[in-house]
Amino acid sequence: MKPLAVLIAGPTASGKSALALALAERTGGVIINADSMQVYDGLRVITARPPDADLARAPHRLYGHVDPAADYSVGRWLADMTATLGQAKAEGCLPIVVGGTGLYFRALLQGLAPIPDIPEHVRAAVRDAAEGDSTVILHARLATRDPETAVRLQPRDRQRILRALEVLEATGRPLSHWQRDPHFGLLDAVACVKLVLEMDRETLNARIDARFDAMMAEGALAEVERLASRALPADRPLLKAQGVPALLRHLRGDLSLTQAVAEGQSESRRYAKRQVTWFRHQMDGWLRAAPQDAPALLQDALAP
RNA sequence: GCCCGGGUAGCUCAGUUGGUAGAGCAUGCGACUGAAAAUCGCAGUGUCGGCGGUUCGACUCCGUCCCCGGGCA
Repeated sequence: MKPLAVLIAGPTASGKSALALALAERTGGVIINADSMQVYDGLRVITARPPDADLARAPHRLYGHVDPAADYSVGRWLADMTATLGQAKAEGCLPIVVGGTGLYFRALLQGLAPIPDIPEHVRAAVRDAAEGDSTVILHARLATRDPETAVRLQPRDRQRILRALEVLEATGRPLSHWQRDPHFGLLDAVACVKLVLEMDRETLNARIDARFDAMMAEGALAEVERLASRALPADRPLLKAQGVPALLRHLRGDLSLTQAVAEGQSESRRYAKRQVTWFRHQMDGWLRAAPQDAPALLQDALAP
């Protein structure tokens, strides 16, 4: 039977986009982004968003459709995804979901706990209340109200602890309870062709370094400078994309360009490691292939 | 050639009167439910430049040689 969709994951710089593009051309499919940074407009080069030449060769969805000032999240992405998959189905196009954000793929296949959006005033209130308190204190506070979640969180993981406190505050119900509620993904995993691109670390690291150099040559610094001129709040996700913090420091004069590039490269290498860890342990049942073997593997999987 | 300063983890270095070593960074491993390119946890590794000597015991003291940096000739 015809697959519902093709899912392509892989660490940064592993060649996902090229593979997806070739497949889309061959099948008349639509490429859909599953990368948490490529959804943003503003830093096309340094987030490795496909260039216009690629966009002309196949339809692309959910790339650069979010303003960098906006609040985006897995939840928003899943909502965008619902519409996008519906549209692809209506058009009879094979959805080719490609990206490096493991959490997005998990949400796509397994769904998300049905937690309502946390109102902005609640988030602000929780943050204000936490201001000045050490993360360990916040963790202890969470432990008295939602012990189950507290046990699962590291006492210094401020981001997740604040999230748990927000959910509690906004809904009056512990995060752990919400997460136990039944929820379902958008796609049936067994009806999808799922592939993780793999290669040895040494090769991947070399590709990461080379790609960062190429990005610099394509004007990464200028686009970062342009974004910086918008003076966005420091907590905006796009400002934390690989290489951006280092280039911002260079623009402020705190770092030489050479150092900034080296730092961007090593940030990217560390990130790739985290991705590989996720793919290794959180993606059971996915096919694995080196980039050069992937096209043939996909061909087999699609034409049984 | 002489005089200083230095040679300790992959890198930069610390090492309190002698008891076989440590911090940051880098690296490796891992966690992951609305910021996820985020956030967080765990772990190393060393012929302490070589060779001798003193000592129960030397990264530490002595001798000597090698290497690097600076100065003087």
